[in-house]
Amino acid sequence: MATIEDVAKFAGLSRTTVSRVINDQPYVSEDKRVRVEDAMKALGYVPNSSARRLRSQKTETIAVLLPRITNPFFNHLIESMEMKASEWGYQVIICQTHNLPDKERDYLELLRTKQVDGIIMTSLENEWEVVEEYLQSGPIVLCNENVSTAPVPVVHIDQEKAAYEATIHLIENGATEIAFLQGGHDSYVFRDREKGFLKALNERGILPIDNELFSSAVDVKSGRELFHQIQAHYPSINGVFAGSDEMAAGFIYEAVKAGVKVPEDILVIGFDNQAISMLMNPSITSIEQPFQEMAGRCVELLVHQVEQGYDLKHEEHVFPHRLQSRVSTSPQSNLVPL
Amino acid sequence: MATIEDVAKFAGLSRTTVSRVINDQPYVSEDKRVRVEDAMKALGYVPNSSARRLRSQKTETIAVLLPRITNPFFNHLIESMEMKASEWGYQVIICQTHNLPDKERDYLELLRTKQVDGIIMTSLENEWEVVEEYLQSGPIVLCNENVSTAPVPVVHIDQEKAAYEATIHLIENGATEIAFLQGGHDSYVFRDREKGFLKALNERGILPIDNELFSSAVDVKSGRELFHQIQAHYPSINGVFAGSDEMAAGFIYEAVKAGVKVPEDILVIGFDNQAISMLMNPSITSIEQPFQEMAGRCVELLVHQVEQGYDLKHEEHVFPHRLQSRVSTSPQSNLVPL
DNA sequence: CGTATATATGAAAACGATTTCATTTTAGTG
DNA sequence: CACTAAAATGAAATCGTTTTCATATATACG
Repeated sequence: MATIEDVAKFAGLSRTTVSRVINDQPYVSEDKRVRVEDAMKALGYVPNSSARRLRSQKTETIAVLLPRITNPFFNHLIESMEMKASEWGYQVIICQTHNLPDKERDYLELLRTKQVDGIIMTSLENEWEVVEEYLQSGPIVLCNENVSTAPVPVVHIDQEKAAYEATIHLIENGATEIAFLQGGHDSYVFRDREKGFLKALNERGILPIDNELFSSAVDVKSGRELFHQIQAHYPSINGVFAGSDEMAAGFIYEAVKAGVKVPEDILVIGFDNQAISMLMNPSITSIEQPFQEMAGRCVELLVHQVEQGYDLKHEEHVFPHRLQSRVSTSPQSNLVPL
Repeated sequence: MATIEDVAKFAGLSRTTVSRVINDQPYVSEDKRVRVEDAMKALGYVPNSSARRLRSQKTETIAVLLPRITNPFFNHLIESMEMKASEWGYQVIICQTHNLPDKERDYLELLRTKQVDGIIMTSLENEWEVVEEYLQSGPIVLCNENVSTAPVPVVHIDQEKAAYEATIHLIENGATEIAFLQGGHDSYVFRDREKGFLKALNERGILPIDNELFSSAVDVKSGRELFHQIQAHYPSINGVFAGSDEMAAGFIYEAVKAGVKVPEDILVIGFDNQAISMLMNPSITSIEQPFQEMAGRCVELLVHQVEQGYDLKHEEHVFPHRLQSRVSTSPQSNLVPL
């Protein structure tokens, strides 16, 4: 593999001059520039990025932490993040924590060992205090999880308000007993949504149901399981607020199979407005988040901090959500009769 | 940030000894080892990975090229790849080509610039000859796309056989006129599946339909569009072989909306056996690929080549597929009546 | 006890770039 | 034409490790 030294020799010039050409720096005459370019071409030279990284103390790489990439919410986020990062000349390394605090810490170490310039966390498995240590090594941006005490930029929708609106929507369409199906019992997303959920119930004089049962709910499978648990333990429930469309889909799948009618017998609302919520039959009412914009903002914020430096201050970037009404919450609707 | 030099000074020893401790090498006495470890702890030392990379000429990083991470087929693959890579101490950087040859080349450059030790390609946008050049810089493993002339390991199912079986399945359940809905007109996957598709038609004496119409089909949206195109131009079609479950789902969604009955009026089969194929109503018959095993094998093969060296030879790793029968191809079935 | 062998240790080279600094050449000005 | 400023060039230091090689000490053996 040709090195910069080889190119210099071939062109009869110094490493310095070659480096200047590579980096488009001034103070190199036209004829030399051409000679260097010819030499590079002739030798098939390409700069070694490890050497560059070492000297310049930059990696042009960021890490994105998430639970699992197969979860549509996260893969939509990371899709846009990768695109935006690529625009800025950054690579993205994908870090699946599978909700394990240890794995999360392992990945945070990438920052200390200088394998990445910065980190975007779309979930949080450790106490914030643990994560905060790593800010000494590089910038971190929080996406989705709003830790109000974290001295970093935080990008999210107003989860409390969204959950409040979702719950009110269920109530106004006739739900009188509502289950709150949301994973990540100790996550900030959970707490914020729960707050909004309870606020709505309280406002409309509905008593909340003990939801210990539902605390690990996250995917299609748990949605299916929860349908049966609810049938068994809370047969009078007629409204379900699911924390994701997959969960809602799993729930509805079992309901249909069991002959329980959605929305006639139970109203269901999902979250994220993924493709599945439109495709399901009945289609699923859902809260839409502006993934693309949020992801883009995260990358912009992080890159800015990497390149311009950062100081430790909390900074909220709140994006608008939107409730997309569909069949699963429209008991009177005669749309798409099957 | 503390360097190895700082640790050495602090411990009153040489860089060499510290390095030996870090890398668990022999020939360092117990007392020195302890002194070094204490020093590292005291200074919060962590080795700089850029320096390591430069010296050892290894990055412990691989790149995975794919069209889009939001496509379930690819995010299932990459999920398992990341896990397996992580087990081996490798990072994964995600490279979305969005089907653009230029983007693919940009990402292949990662190999030349030594930003990654190797590459897994799950799709192919350039001619193989273009890609082959990069083998000089590091190993490449092909996943899914079977380029029979490529001197690299290739991991895939028998696409031709799978397509053949899918088509036969449609025919045996009553289809007499069948559309082949598959994206990536010039991909190897396309060609292999088309071969199997045509073989089945031919065997059963069915004339193929000119499929120019359907060549860019890949996601839910195109599935929806194709339903209407087929209704308009080939109203007599009563069987659809879709290249992915999303496409099948989009197709069925529009069919249901239009009052066309699946499977009674049209049989539909999908590919990949994703969650959606079970959740849809009617549920979708599909071909299952062993993602996890295939992904794991890809990473193993690549890591092996990275660490043990590689020679240029074609090597096929064919995995078994399985047809999962569901409602969308069972006209007589009274399962889950709605 | 002398000699061969294994264990411990460190100085210095190497990895391949970028950057600083000193020096030379060219251009500009009165 | 002399003198200063700007442009062009390269030698050498630097980034932070790992590795080679030389050397010193401890252990084993006949």
